[in-house]
Amino acid sequence: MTQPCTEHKECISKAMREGERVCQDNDQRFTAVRRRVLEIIWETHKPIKAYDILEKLSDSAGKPPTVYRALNFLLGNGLVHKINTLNAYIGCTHPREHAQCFFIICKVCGTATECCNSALNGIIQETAKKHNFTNYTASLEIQGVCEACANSPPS
Amino acid sequence: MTQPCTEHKECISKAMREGERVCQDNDQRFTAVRRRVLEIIWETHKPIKAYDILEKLSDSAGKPPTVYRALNFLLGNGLVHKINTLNAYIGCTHPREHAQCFFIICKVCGTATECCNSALNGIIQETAKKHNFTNYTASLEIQGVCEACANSPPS
DNA sequence: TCGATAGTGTTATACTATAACATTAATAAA
DNA sequence: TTTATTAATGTTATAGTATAACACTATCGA
Repeated sequence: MTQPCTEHKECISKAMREGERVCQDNDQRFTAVRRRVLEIIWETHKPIKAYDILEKLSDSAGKPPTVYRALNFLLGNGLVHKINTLNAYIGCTHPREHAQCFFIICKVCGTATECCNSALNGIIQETAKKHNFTNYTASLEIQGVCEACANSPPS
Repeated sequence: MTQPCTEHKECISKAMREGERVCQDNDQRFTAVRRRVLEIIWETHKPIKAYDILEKLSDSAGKPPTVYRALNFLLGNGLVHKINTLNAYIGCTHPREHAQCFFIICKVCGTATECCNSALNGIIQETAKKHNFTNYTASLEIQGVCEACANSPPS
């Protein structure tokens, strides 16, 4: 369930097409920096840190604000999510479907996978309602050991 | 449900008693610094930032490591939780009951309330299982507007 | 073509957290 | 009771995360 996709190039190109599409829909500009940052984020399925993005970017240009601006743009348009427990960023596999995503993260290999599901959404909604909260967003991050890492011999 | 307790001193003294108890159980020392930091955290039901604790502490002593050490001690013993979306810390209302707590946080007044419930636990467990994850911990933070803030006239 | 707006470059700095080592306090053993 | 050992704290320095502020450039609409 959580192993890397077999044809990762597909992921990247799909993500870029989604980016294109979302920006069009939202009447936003998918500029070179934003595009490049999204590509870098999609190079793996592990959350990546802002300063690591910065490094990969700096063949050409790049200071922290450049990266953070791009990140905030991508976050704002749902193309990327922030993993708060790690201060890191990861691409969203289905922007345009919903605003919030939940993640399950292997603390051994670092891979993060979306684990959104309607049961979770339902309970969270119920919880918010019970507390009379409105206008909410939720951040759920589950950290554990994935099957592959659990099975791999201790090095 | 989320309004501040009427007799807040009760909260504080209860929390301190719990601290005492937990440290005893765990064979840990509830030192002056740790005690003071826990008190400061319990002054409100809003998450507090490490450097704000530091300020309140510094009538006497205090550099960042002092605070972070105390925080890590308290976190490790379940007396305090970290709110990752805010980089802030809050007291646990029921240490010894379970390791992980979920929070619902008003983004207007800043108050955070635990919203752990077994339905949530169940779904999260199920989600972890479905992804074949073991040995997991979960962080859930719901941010919204509490009833009081929703009803209070815009200033 | 011009003006307005959005995006980027650049410098500086704020905020969050820990490493490393010296010192002191508490506990246990001789 | 002294001493050895361990745990906790003090202290300095620095790493890691993020934004403010302002100058400059590119884009788009009038």
